[in-house]
Amino acid sequence: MAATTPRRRDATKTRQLLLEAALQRFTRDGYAATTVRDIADDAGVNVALISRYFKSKEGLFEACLTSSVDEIRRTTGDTPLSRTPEAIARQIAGPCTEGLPHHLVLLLRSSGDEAADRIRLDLLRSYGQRLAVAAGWPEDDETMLLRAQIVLAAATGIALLRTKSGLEPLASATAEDLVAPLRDLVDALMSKP
Amino acid sequence: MAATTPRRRDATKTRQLLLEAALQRFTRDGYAATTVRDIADDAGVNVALISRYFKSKEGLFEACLTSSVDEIRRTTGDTPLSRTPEAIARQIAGPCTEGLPHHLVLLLRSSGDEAADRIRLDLLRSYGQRLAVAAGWPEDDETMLLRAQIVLAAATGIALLRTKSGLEPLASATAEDLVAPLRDLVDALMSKP
DNA sequence: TCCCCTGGTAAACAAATGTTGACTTAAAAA
DNA sequence: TTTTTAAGTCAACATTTGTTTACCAGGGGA
Repeated sequence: MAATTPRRRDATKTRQLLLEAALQRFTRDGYAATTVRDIADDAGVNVALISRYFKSKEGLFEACLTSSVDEIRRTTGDTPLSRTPEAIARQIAGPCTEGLPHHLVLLLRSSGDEAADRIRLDLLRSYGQRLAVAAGWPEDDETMLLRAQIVLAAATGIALLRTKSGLEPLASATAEDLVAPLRDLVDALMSKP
Repeated sequence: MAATTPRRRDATKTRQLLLEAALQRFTRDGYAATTVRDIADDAGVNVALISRYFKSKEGLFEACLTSSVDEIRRTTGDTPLSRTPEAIARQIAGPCTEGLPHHLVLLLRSSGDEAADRIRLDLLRSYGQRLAVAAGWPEDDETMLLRAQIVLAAATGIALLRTKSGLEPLASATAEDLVAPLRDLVDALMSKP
């Protein structure tokens, strides 16, 4: 049989289960409102394993954050400006079939930990720069950087408002519904020359 | 002497102190991360008075929310679309001299309480409708309602990103810096015909 | 078969948190 | 002055929460 023998005792697997459960909880409820027992129960795993595999609750949160950041980096790698609205819309509305929550929202969750804050800030900064560059501006143009960051803020704001409050029609808008307004938004902010 | 005798023991005053301290904490750190002892210390008041004046921590949060909603309703009462960008910019950047945090951010804080959720949702919905109407659209136009809510989401997203992460240049942008991009944003989303 | 290493469990811990009730004291009313 | 009412304080409470420690058990290698 292949190397993927279905072992009942699999540290890697349980680690993954914990990570996914934590990602869901932290994104939906925030850091402080989430308890380690909640996460462990969701994962169907003993609480003590969190401390073992991730050192602490904060360690688990940090792992979630880097995982989410990696995911964002992977799915949004060098998108041209023309495709940015769709990319954002898909990011916000989710891959439709996926039950996982929006990675953007996790970026707004805070544990008070400094390491986590730096991870978050690094992604936001580089994301903003990438957006400005994709729009054809020099990356040290402060005005355009501000505009790019506003696009970013708008995206996260939409994602947050969607999940937190059942504000209709925004809450249940599909990616198709969102792409047209987002195109207008991105165009107006970024391609102004 | 007038009715405003400066009493040392003033229930109304202490209530107010608690409300302001709570507003600050809840907005900055969120509901779960804020303890009643933090609030009481900030206000220079005994902890037990929170339960006395507001019934519970959740009661205090609800009071904060309605207070903030009232403030938003007062300062943004029937603004024409042409002035909306400035109004938003000022709301986001704060009245400059004021130490109070952004009321918009509190709208994204959640205590899990249902009553609070309804208050929040009501404001967001009416705010969105008002925006659509101010732009000259019928208030039952779903497409424009969605666009108005995206404007709202963008505003809250900016406010949140400003306070949570020190993302520059967004974090320390002034109201003047923000008004031009916001004008482009609002124009692109709302006045499309 | 026996041993041992590692994944998993359970109970307990100290610290923190929201809330309550009895007590004290300032200041207005008599 | 005395009385009374309300504002404020103090200490304790029952839970909850993150973390640790000691213990159990399955399964691969000898």
